[in-house]
Amino acid sequence: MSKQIRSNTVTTARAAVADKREAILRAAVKVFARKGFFNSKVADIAKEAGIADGTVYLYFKSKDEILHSVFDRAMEEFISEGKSEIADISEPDVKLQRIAQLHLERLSSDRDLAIVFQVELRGSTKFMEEFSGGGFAEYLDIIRQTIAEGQKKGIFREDLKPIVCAKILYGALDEMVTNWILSKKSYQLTPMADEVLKVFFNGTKK
Amino acid sequence: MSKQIRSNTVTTARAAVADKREAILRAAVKVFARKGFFNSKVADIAKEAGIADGTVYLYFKSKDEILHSVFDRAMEEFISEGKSEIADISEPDVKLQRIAQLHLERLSSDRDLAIVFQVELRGSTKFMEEFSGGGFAEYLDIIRQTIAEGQKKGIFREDLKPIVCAKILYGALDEMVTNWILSKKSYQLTPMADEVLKVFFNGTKK
Amino acid sequence: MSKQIRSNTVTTARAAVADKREAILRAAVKVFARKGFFNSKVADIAKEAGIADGTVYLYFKSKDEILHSVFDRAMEEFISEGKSEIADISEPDVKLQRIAQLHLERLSSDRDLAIVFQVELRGSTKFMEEFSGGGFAEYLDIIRQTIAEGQKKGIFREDLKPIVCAKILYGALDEMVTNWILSKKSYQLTPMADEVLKVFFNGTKK
Amino acid sequence: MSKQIRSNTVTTARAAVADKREAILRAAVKVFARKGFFNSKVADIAKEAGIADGTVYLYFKSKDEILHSVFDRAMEEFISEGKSEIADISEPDVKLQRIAQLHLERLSSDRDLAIVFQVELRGSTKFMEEFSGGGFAEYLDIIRQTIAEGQKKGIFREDLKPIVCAKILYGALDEMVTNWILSKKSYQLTPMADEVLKVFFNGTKK
DNA sequence: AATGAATGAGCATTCATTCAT
DNA sequence: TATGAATGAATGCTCATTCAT
Repeated sequence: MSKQIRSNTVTTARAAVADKREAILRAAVKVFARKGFFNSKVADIAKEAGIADGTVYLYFKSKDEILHSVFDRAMEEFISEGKSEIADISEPDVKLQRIAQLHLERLSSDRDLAIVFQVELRGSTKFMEEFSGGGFAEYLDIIRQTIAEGQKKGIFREDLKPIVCAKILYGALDEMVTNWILSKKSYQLTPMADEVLKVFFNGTKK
Repeated sequence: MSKQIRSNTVTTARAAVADKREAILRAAVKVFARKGFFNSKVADIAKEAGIADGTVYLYFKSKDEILHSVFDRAMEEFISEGKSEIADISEPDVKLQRIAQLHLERLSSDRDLAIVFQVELRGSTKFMEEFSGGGFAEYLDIIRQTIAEGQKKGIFREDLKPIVCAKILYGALDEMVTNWILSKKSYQLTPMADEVLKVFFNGTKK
Repeated sequence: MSKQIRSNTVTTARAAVADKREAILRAAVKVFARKGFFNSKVADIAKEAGIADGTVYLYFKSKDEILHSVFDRAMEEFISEGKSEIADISEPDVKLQRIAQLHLERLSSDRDLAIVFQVELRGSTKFMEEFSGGGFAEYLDIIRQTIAEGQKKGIFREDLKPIVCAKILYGALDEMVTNWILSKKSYQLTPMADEVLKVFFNGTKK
Repeated sequence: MSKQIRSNTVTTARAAVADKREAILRAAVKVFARKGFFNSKVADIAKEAGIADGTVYLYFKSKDEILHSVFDRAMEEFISEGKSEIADISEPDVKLQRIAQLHLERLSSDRDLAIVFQVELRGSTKFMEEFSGGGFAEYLDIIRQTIAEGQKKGIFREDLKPIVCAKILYGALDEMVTNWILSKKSYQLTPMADEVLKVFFNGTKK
């Protein structure tokens, strides 16, 4: 077997592995959203993914690891997309606007993922701590940095602590998502970003 | 037995029952905070309360009912205290300030309860929905009404939707609490109320 | 206190004790009949008897003992009534007829007791063995003796073993009772005695 | 994989499943016979069958279902064997004789099963009702039909109700089995069939 | 004697995980 | 890799029995 062929084979195999991982994660999001993490059985996820129970353990160490991976994968995508989207924007306030919009767009485009993020991921202090120390801290920091940047540029009031402002913005957006998920009425989530920013900017800009 | 004596006896008995219920609830908050609802055993709660496992079921129908009762009791107190505190305040903005301060004061004064509220109570869509339809909706509505009142009095901008502002304020405060709980550093939570309000009022007042 | 008075008091007290025992046994029969022995709670019996749970244990050692007492009391009555009824009858076949009639009369006059006898008392080998060694053996023996007596008198065929005939008669009657209890149709049980005897006598008489 | 091989594999798999079900049922009969249904733990059955506790639930929904299955399987065999045995017999009285013999033969050949049938299956009205509506009714009906057939052929007296005669015969046989089980003496059960029939035929034939 | 709150042993059932095929 | 049967630890809840009042 030539190196080339082997390489292709390996590549294909890797892709196949990645695909099945993805399939399991997608299935897990669906199941967790519907039943909650603790009430979801590994067997449910396997069935949803169309594989055998045992196969799940070829890709994940444990049920817990699946939840972690759901979070990691989504957060990674979330952050990298966010970063690339704001990379070309020079104005800090426009950056924040983009971040806020993306936040709501993304979660409203995948309701199951939103449910897992807003509800299931918060069901244990243990996870919350890991969550908080992981991607979430990075996400909050991007907001903080952008606000600090805006202060330097003279856009935002200097008497406000960037980290507090970041938490306020994040908290407000987070609450919009949670309310949207739990609401019995169906409405567009994304426009809420500008509603939040209207207040936030008014409260933080010079 | 005279009426007086019987009456006292009954009163005492009722107090004893209430006491044991309280003891179980307190124990449950402690245990839930430490291990999370799903990882807490009824036996843990019983041991913490210093009673036998079976005794728990003389006061509560199920483990689930304990969580519900924790929430109900706390929320009731929370709301009634809040209402009585703002009853004598005439200025809507001062009312909001008092609400915000109370929110953080109360939760920071009982860290375990705060953990249960911020983390455990959110671990299931089912509970979140009940939670959302229960005391929480009432709480959010008090904030909303106060803002609407402020708009009528010409204190707050009229182009903002009271419900959105209420969610922003609540979301921001909620995030402060969550961060405080998960933070490894020890700091005072209550002062964050004014930090949040500094931005919130600036962003919403005329 | 004079001896006479004390004696009366004691007698009254004894009667009261007996009354409460009776009340508990009656309650137990009702409850066992409705739910089955294993599914009946001591608390159910106490409630039915209108007393506190703990009081049951002042009269009976255990739930098991209640079942035993139900059987003992009923069997005792059953047998002593039977004996007295046949005492004045001289013809063995008429005696058997009276026994068979009494058997069905008595059980059909107290459906709950019949259910306990036909169903609940048979739910454990342990009990069955005790049952079998107790009053039941005596009952079967009365039938056997009567048949043997009939053989001596030349009424019954001598090639049949009395004990086998006794079991046949008892088994047939027992089956009538069981069918009657389980039947959804309502019919008179007592007349079945003669139907059974019609065959039995024809099969056993000379 | 060829169809043949697949077919064999499937067949083998099915056989394996059936085998384990059988093993559990056999174990259950043993355990129920020894301890009684309510005093038997699922763990006892599992241990007796040489499998893990959880495995029981791969084959049966509940402990209750095991008891039902014991009955269903035995009754089915019982009836089908009975039917096939009497199919070639033309004389109704010989048919009844064969039925009676089979009844006792079968139960005396598996003492544990006999105990479960005579004792455990009767321990609850609920079960008795299902039992009575199920295979048992069918069994009794076969006897009834055979007697009716015998009346038409002029073998049996026409003034007797077939259903009553059927109950008498069944009740008598049933009593023989119960006595045999509870007896401390060891004796042959099967010969009792003819003893019963001697009386029964004498009492019912013209 | 009577009460009924408290006890705690006991058990059916579930389900994450393993492993022989 | 994939399977899915088997495992067995884990736990919410029940209820017979006790005992302080």
